[in-house]
Amino acid sequence: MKHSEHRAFSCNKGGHQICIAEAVQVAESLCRQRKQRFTSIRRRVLELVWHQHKPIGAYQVLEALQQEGRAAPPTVYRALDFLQQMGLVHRIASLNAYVGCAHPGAPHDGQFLICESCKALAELDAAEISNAIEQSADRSGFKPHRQTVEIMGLCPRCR
Amino acid sequence: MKHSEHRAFSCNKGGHQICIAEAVQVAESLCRQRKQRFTSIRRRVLELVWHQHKPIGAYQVLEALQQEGRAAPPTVYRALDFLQQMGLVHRIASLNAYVGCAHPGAPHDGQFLICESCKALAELDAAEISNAIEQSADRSGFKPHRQTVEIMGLCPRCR
DNA sequence: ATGATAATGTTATATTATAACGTTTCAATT
DNA sequence: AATTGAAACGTTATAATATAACATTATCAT
Ligand SMILES: [Zn+2]
Ligand SMILES: [Zn+2]
Ligand SMILES: [Zn+2]
Ligand SMILES: [Zn+2]
Repeated sequence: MKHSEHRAFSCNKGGHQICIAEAVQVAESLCRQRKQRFTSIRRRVLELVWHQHKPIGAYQVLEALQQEGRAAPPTVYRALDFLQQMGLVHRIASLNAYVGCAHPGAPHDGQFLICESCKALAELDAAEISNAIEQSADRSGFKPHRQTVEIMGLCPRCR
Repeated sequence: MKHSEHRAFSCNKGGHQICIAEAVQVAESLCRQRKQRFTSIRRRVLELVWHQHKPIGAYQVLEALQQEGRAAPPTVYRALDFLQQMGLVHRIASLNAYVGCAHPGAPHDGQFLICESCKALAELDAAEISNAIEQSADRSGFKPHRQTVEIMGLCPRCR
C-alpha cells in the first residue's frame, strides 16, 4: 500500500511531505504517459494544493506563488484547470476550493467528506453512493454524467 | 396530489403559473406558522425563482427586480438567504444559482438532477442516496450533517 | 405613542474567475 | 542547427458572484 492510499482522515499527524512527493511523482508519470507537459508552474501548484489535506482557494495558491515571484490569477487558474483535466486535483464546488486527488490515474468525480470544524477533507470513491445515485436517477429517466457529492459534517477527530 | 408534488421533469409543458402560485401560498402559510415576515420583496424573489424550473442566478433575479424599481445586490441576497433558511429555496453550488424547493415544509438538503442540455432541474429526496452516503461516511468515522448532491446529465426529454 | 426589533436602502468593496492579446518556450521536422 | 507551429505563459483588464458597513424605514409589542 502506497502512502497516498491511506484511509480517509488518516494523514493528519504530520509526516505529510511524503504525500506531496508522491503526488508529484504520480503526476510526472501520468503526464509523461499522456505526453502532457508537467511544467514547473503546474508542479508548484500541485505541491501547494497538496500542502494540506484541506481544500485551498485559488487566491491562496496565488498568494503563495507571489511569495516566489510574479504571478497573476490566470496563471493559477490555468494550472488548476490542467491538473483537474489530468485528474490530479478536484474542485470542491461548495467551497470554491481545490484539493489533491487521492486516487489519481483515471479521471473521476469522487465524493468528499469535509469537516466543518477542522476543514479536513477525505475523498471517497464509494460505488455504494454512485450506484444509489445511478438508480435514483434512472427512476426519473435521467442519464447521469457527472456527480458533485460534498458532505459536510464532523471528522473522526472532531466529532 | 398537489400540483407542486409533480414527478421530476414533469412540469415542462407550460401551465406553470400554478407552480408559482402554490409556492407562494405554501410560503405564506409557513411564514405565518413560524412568525416570519413574508414581505413583498421576499414574495417577488420567490416568484422569480419559481418562474422557471431551472436554476436562476442572483444577478438574474436582480435584473428582473430592477425592471420594477431600484434594487441592489444585498436586496436579492438577503431575500435568497431568508428563503433558503425557510426551506423554500435551494442554492445549487455547482452553478452558483438558486431554485425553488419542490418539497417545502421541513428544511432539508435534497438531491438535484440537472440537465446539461436544457438546464431543467429536478429535486429528489431519495432516502436511498442519503442512506448510502450515511453508511459510507460512517465507515470513515465521519458524522454527516449536510449534503450537497448535484448530478449533471441528460433529462428524459434530452437524452 | 414609545421603544425595540427586523427589514430595507445605499454605497462601497471583497472574492472568485475569465477574456483578450502579446510573448516565450518547446519539441518536432527539415 | 535552423525552422516552425503549437502549447504554455505573462500581463492587463474586466466579468461574475457575494458581502460589509451603516443609515433609514417599517413593523410589532408594550
Ligand atoms: Zn479523486
Ligand atoms: Zn475535523
Ligand atoms: Zn427541497
Ligand atoms: Zn434536458
